[in-house]
Amino acid sequence: MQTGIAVWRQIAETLAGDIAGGAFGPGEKMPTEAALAQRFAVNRHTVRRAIADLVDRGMVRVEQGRGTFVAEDVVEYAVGDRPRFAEIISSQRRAPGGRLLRAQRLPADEQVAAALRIKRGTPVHMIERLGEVDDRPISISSHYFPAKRFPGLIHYYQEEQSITRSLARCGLSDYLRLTTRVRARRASAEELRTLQLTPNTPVLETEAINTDTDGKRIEFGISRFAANRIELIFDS
Amino acid sequence: MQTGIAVWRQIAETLAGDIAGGAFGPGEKMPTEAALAQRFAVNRHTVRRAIADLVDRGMVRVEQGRGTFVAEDVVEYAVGDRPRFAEIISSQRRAPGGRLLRAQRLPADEQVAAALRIKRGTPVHMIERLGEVDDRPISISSHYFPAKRFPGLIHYYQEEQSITRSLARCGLSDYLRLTTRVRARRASAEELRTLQLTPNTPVLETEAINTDTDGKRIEFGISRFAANRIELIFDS
DNA sequence: ACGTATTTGTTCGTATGTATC
DNA sequence: GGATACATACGAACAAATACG
Repeated sequence: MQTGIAVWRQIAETLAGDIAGGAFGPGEKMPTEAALAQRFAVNRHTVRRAIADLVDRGMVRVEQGRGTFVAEDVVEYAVGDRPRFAEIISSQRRAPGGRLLRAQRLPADEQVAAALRIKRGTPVHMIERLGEVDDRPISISSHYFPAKRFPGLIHYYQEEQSITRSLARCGLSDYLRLTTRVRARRASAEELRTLQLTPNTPVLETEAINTDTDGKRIEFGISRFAANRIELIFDS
Repeated sequence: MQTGIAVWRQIAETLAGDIAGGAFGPGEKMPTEAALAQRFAVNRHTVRRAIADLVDRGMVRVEQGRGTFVAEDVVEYAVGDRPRFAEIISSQRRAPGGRLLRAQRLPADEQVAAALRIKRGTPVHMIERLGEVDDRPISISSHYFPAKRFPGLIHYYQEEQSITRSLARCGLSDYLRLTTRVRARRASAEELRTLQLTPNTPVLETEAINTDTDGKRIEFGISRFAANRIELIFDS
């Protein structure tokens, strides 16, 4: 070579271009070091030097024994005063989306009843939603509302496809986050499928209680986020 | 039996007693259904009915193909205005503990520098600590402080074994949480060992920036919690 | 529970080109 | 030119983590 540019730099540039160009999607596995060494007809060390550069630039992540993976672009989910999925995502200049998974009226179980301060068995509306960001699934969230307070909520939701707007049609103009609990655990088989995760990816689970402006509890929600694509931010 | 109490209830009671009495520690594997069936001289179905009852009560967790496990008693970690491990744990009527893993002075890397709003390479004190609750490891936390502002911090820490008290001896009486980011990921091999986790357990990772009462950034901390033993609580 | 294959991590040694004094 | 230091590149072997049957 007489280019005056180190081979490993050229390789790093080529790979960076491949990633930027979408040849490897976020989170996808890159070819092995051996395969890349063959492709570029260089020693494995040279490929490793190029990959180290990409790691420094935060473009890929290397896991011993598993491989090299294109970095996920993580969504920074600002958990503020107001729990509003679409607003929070939009403020990151990303495209919020999603679809309804289930919606039904059912009696409150122990957990829901305790959170909403109602008696066990009291009817609640349950709305379960898949949340998407930039057309990729990111969360499954189950929301529970006392049925008596919000008649017709599910019907409204089917028209509006937005919890905020559905509550507005029930006469609730504003609601606030009271408390949020955060856990992490291994994803269940169903979560792996719905969130399109690779096995062993954890889920970040939040349990939130939200109130109206009078402090009355109006919603209990459980959300499960794909842990590799999200970061929750709590500011004081 | 002619006791008038269903056999499965008696078995459930016995097992619940065993667990409460500490015969099986939190997170430990219980005997297999087959073994329990033999021990109580009943059919496996009867044991399963008893276990189902314990699951309902939240005392155990069943994983298909792996076994039945005593539920971890999860620590409710209230992430409030003041980041103080011992205080937060004590307020749950649990015994906080821990030990120093590493302490050294080093130049700030990109991440630390950005968080503390200092130049890359500026000297910082790094204190890495293992956190324990009721004598069980629960967290690994790395704390970074600008060295110039807190001379002798590491020395004080070696005497005090408490960040709050060490900062006090540097003249800082109070400090506050500014922002906290929460992530979840698979635990590394080292984390598995240090936190005494079983493979594939996730870690809950928090990244916190803390300030003095004037709002000046004085600490950047990364904590990795054993996800199966902790729940973070953020109240508004 | 265990061995086997795969993949990345580490450490030797060797050689060459380039910049500096 | 010569001496030296440094970055680059190749080769081989083994260690460590992971995946899979």
